[in-house]
Amino acid sequence: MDKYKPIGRKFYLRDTVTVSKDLLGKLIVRKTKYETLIAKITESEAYRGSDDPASHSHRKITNRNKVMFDTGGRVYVYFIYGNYNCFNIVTEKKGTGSAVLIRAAEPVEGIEEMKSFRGKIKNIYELTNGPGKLCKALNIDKTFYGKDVTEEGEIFISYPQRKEKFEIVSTKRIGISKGADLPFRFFIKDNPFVTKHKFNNEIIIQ
DNA sequence: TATTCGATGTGCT
DNA sequence: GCACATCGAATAC
Repeated sequence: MDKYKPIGRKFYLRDTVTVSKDLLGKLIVRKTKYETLIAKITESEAYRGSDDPASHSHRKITNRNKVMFDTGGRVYVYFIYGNYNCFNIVTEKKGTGSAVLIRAAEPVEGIEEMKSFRGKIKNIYELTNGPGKLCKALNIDKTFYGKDVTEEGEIFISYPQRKEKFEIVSTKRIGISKGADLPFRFFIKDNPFVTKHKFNNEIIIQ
């Protein structure tokens, strides 16, 4: 399995919004006990540091958010609404407190195993189109907290085998109350594997 | 220590 | 479209 190699640290040390957009189209490589699951990132959100009221790092360092203040490239997993885990990748240099939430992806390889982790679904689009759904399908939980996606371990991010052209749409972030007007949600235009939320101010930025 | 509420998903109407 | 389950982290409601 040398098809996929982790993207290096420098990619994650850049501006959070830039990394959030650049992660679209990249592959999540998740090596389980049995096989390698591959999913293409289709939707992400940027959460900046102390200047972003919606970010978990907005106030101060806590036991939950501390990895956000570490070096870009590490994994931040948090538990939400009593049921779901959300998968984030820390960005920028140590001490910044920023991360990108991976909100949705397109299943590429290992779809049957993803289905077995996910449970009953109506159609393939529901497999990974949401942060909680994605974590369930890829079997990502709290034990992934602090792992490093620049290392070839149980989870890393790879360039796709073929470069693909697409447009990116930008909207407000989902499910937050503070900092709600910032256009920090990004998804691949016309890709069906995204969360469906309607906005009348969607902006195509590329 | 008690209380509040969330970077969600599901099921029912 | 809307109600609500569910529980741990954050805050002091």
